[in-house]
Amino acid sequence: MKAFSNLEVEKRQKIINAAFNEFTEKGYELASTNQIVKNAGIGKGMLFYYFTNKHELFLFLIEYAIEKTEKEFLNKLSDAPDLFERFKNVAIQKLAFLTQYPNAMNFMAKVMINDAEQLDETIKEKIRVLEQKTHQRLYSKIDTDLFREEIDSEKAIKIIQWAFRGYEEEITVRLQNENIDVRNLENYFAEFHEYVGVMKKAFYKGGH
Amino acid sequence: MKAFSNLEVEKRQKIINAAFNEFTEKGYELASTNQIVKNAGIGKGMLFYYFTNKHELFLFLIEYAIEKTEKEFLNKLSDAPDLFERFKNVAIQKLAFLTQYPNAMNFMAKVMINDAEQLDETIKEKIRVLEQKTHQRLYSKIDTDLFREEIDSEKAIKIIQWAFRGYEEEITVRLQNENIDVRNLENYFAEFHEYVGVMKKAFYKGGH
DNA sequence: TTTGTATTGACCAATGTGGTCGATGATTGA
DNA sequence: TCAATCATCGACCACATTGGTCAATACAAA
Repeated sequence: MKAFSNLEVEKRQKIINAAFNEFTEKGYELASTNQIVKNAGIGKGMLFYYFTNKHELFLFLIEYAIEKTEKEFLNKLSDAPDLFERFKNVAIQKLAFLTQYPNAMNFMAKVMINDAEQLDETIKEKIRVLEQKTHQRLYSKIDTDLFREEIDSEKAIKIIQWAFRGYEEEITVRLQNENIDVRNLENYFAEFHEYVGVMKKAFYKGGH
Repeated sequence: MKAFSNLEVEKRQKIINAAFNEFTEKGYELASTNQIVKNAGIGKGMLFYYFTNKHELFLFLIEYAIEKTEKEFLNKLSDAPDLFERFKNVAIQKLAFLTQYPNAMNFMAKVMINDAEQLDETIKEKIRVLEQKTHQRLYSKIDTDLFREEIDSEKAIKIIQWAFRGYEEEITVRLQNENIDVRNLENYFAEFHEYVGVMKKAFYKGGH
């Protein structure tokens, strides 16, 4: 345990990433420690020198993902009252987080859907707290006066949220097919703003 | 092969469903024929009596899913020019299809994402054709005059599509948590229409 | 040189894999 | 009624993979 935290950051990160990938792809039961050490480029013995067994590795990854998500993503979110400003900020922070901690978010998502039974109550509680904090950061103190009067702002917010998620997924697919070209990211942001513009016209006052 | 198609429908369906589930959950490589026969309630030998091996079973499932999707879902879709009428119809047809062929759609989705390398070119071509037909049924001859002039209708359509998908996923989650109560489906449809109402006000003319 | 830590991969028993096959019911046709 | 065919099972096979161990090192510090 001490040994692992004293590793050079690069090596540490390579192991964490290999583990993230394996657990995310196959789930807890089917994830293979052999695959993890192979992809991490370390000998089999080392994994069990750092972590006493598969389960402890798994728990470490969860704690790690929770902590990073909170400190490096959640706490950096904007609290602008304009819903779209807030969501635009979310997109930016998410991109930054994903480049620094790839797979951490996917891992968390997969865990919560499929491997909940592996978690004891204290970790489940941490996850619940994180979810609640996220929800609060995202949706509290939104300025609903910006919405057109005849529109149910609560439902509108849901719709907008779904649209953002849909766009995000579409971008993810595109980036997997084409090879990620950093120069193109500008195009994506331009397109992104166009979609935001359409939604503002649709839901906000003054687009009449 | 002949043997399998001559089975009583109920038994046939139980096997198909067990196989759908296993392949959807674990992907082609990790899917276990032992699990399939256990969940299907048949002896190990029978699976290889019906299908010569795992791969042929897999191919059969794909052909089956493609055929059913086309005949029992795609061909029944409405071609109303009003986007919302069309999408409301999609929701209804999808629900009907899912109750009759659970997991067929999930299976197809999983296959296309993860197991594309298992497919030969003729099947890939069939899938491409199905995708293209689906796209055409969903989006051709939409009446864009219904949209407010100042709104980019093409982008609006995308947004609406994402919103429908988001709502669908939310309902799916809710139905998994609560136990499915058929009486509640009416409530869901009422809620569904409210969301449609909000979007109509937002994107269509005459919501001034 | 000695001591202690990092590192490896061959090795282990256990489990699971896709697939086979001989035995046994069940159904049919003559 | 008897034989032949079909349907069904699960024990069994060789093989691959599993999570985890450990004796053997290499290396660093003292």
